[in-house]
Amino acid sequence: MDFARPVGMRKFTISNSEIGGPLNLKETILSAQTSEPEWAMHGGLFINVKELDGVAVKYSLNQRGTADNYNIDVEFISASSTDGIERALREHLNRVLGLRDDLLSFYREYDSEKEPLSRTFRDLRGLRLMRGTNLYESLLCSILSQNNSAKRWNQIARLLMKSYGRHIRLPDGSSSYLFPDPLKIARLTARELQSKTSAGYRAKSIVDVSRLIAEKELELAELVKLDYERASEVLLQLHGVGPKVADCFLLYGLGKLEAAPVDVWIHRIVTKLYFGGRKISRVNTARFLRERFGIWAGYAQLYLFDYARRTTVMNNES
DNA sequence: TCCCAGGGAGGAT
DNA sequence: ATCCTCCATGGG
Repeated sequence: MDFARPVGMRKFTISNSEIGGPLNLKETILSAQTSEPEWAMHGGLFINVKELDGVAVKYSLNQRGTADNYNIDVEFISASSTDGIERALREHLNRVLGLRDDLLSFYREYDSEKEPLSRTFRDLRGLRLMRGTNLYESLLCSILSQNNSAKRWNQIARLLMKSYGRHIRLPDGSSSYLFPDPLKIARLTARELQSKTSAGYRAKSIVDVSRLIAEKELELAELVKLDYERASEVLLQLHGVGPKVADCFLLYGLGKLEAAPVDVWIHRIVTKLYFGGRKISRVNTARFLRERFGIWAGYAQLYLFDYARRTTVMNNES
């Protein structure tokens, strides 16, 4: 973190022996494929602030070694020091970074010359699927991403936090804003939210969904118990939530790994690699990915997305 | 000025 | 079922 080591800072290390397979922390975080705002990066360290078990925790991560033989240094500091924070943080990191996902089986299963997906494995080894830790935050960010750039939905999310989230101070002198509570957003009008965040026409969806949650007509935690199809049906009834946004929340928020959000990039690369450029709709692309890759559809999407963007950048530079 | 960004709603065919 | 247009906003 910043400068001198502040009082109360603690640290621990996670080694590859505790994790099922490779990890490329940098690629994982910079892929920015998740449903919560991007992490900060200072001096080569990834930094995030989250509320764990009701306590605000600021932590930094650094990976040493290779994608297969590595240690992750974790330093953290919390608003109030209680025992059990380290355990909560370890659990948090396992979820957020997908450390329990069996990547080696994924590679093994699709490691074939005939499988276009295998082309992505060499450069992206250790790339993992990030998950959110706050269902409400994940859903709202997914809605914000609609017809928007990653940079801008992140900006809107930060404005949302700054305008309506709880302000917290850390012992190292820094301060931060947590993601707001649905009850707080439910009281706003779409116009008020719009004026503070520039969310555009998505402001109405944000307020609507927040009201449903505040009135307990929608219980996000209940959706975890449903299977992909059932949870999807519920989500698609929400204003501002279509197939793509629903799949984002199903995957990154609810952790339904068979969900494969199809955006312009995925649509492009799947059409090219699997359909010879033949026209196929987005919903059919999503269905294709689910049927072909099953529980690895979300991962297939993650790898193809990154691969598509890399090759496009390369083409543009050449 | 136009086009696009991790699309979706509402309507017409 | 599939196709069309409009939708706020900001960056290129």
